Amino acid sequence: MVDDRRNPVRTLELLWNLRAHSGRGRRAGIGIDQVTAAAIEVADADGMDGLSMRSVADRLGVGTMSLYRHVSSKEELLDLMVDSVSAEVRYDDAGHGDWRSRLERVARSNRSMFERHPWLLRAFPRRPPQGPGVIGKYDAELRTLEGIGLTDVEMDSALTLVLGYVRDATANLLEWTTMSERTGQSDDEWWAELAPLLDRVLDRERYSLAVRVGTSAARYYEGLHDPEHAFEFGLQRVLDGIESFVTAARLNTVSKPDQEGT
Amino acid sequence: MVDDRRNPVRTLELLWNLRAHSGRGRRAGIGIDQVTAAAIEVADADGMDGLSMRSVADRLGVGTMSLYRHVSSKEELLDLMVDSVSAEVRYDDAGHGDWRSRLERVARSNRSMFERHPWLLRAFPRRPPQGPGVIGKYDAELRTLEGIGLTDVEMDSALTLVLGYVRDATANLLEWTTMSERTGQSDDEWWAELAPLLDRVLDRERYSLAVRVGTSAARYYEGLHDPEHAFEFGLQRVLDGIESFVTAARLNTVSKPDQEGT
DNA sequence: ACTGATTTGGGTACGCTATACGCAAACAAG
DNA sequence: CTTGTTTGCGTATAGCGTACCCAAATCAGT
Repeated sequence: MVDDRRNPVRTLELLWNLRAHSGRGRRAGIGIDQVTAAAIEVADADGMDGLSMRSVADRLGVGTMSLYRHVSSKEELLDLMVDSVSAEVRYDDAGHGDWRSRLERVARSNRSMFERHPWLLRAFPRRPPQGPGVIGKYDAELRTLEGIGLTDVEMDSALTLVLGYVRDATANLLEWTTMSERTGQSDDEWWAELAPLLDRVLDRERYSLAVRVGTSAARYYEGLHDPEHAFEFGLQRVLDGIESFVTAARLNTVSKPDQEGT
Repeated sequence: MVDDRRNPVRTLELLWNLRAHSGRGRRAGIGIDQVTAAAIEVADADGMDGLSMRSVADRLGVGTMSLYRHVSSKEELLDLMVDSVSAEVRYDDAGHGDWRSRLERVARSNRSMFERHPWLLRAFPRRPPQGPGVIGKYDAELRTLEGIGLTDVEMDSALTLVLGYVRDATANLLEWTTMSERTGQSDDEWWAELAPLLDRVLDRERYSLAVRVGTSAARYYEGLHDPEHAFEFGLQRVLDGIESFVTAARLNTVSKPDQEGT
């Protein structure tokens, strides 16, 4: 094996199962899939902070450095993890309904992916790993937007917009609900602790709007206990924005029969 | 000084300059503002990865542990940094133009903040620090949406939506343009290296849409050299979505004179 | 069956991180 | 001048990713 650590091509070969055992030499006791799976289990259970090469190796019952026989770096392992969970999403009912409800399903599916694997929110893939999982997910999600009058680039932009929104909104959501158990104190307790001090120091004239809206929003979320509603609000706004663009695009291309073949 | 490390109230007192020197004892050689400023300088120069307690201390010419006399943890330092850069934004022309162009200005202002301080994208404020900078920014940005017929909660949601979009889109943008210099190879070179392998392994039937749109988008971005356009597209979609909601909200409240006082 | 090449497992070690602890220096008040 | 208080900071610890190296295991060729 040539020295190809930190090589994106190497990662790509890993992603597509192109690294066949030469036949010679000691047989590997564990496979790369087990390494990836173990890493995902650890990250699911203990979060991104709990994910270390040591913790993954421990879970597999092997030595830490053994992992580096299968993976050239932690960064590469993260790529494999991302591609692996990306392969989880399925859109079996791809063709049903109008494009908007399909796209909405894509959004919810992504949200549930983030909820199942919160560490994904902190896994900054500098460039997304171009593996079967990621590409397959991209392909499936693009079908949602196919044939509704958008150009290829517009389809990509619209999808990016929705996925970006879901990522951000889910991060807010999880942070909101998870923070409680992580720090041991609920959101209410946190505010209750800070409120008197803020009250003393905050210039209510200067920050009038922030105070009014902030308390309004806090009361709302807490009262109705429905952060769900914030997610829905944003999602519907994003979809509305895309919808108005789709409508406009259709009007502008009445002469041309179709922008892109199905 | 009582043992109040990891205490959110302590952080709040720091943010609002409520920690006066008692008068007694040795005078501090450096102040907390210098620590925060130095940390921001380091992060601006070397990114989030280059930011360590050592590097900050080195820049100040003090011992590493001296920092802990002013800051109880790195996490707290990050809070101070976030609040500090949040105080940078100014909306002197708050009242000018219609709400949409004002909100657009808010978006661009936030983008430039992220561009000036890319590490902000990786500074995960679990709960945003409630300092003068953050609250002042929140207040100023809310004024953009004041008096256009939205409830308080809706104003908060709309602003969150826009800021979330800008955050995500700017992250994509910076990743795209910065990645080149970080890894030493441009985006083109990266693709050129992966393309032959992907070509060999990719089932062009199964992933037809991903391949077509992916290359389309790549060619577009590279060709027009305009990731700018992607940012604009998403931003206009988000604003469209909010606009249609605002219009609908106005129609629903024709009977009531005004939702909230200016 | 034996030899040599090849590959994996994993121990040890290095440089990095945040930070707990404790002591000495510097200063104010009595 | 003493006493109390605060700061600066050296030392130490536990954890991290991973470079390096050698032994164990397994193959192909004889």
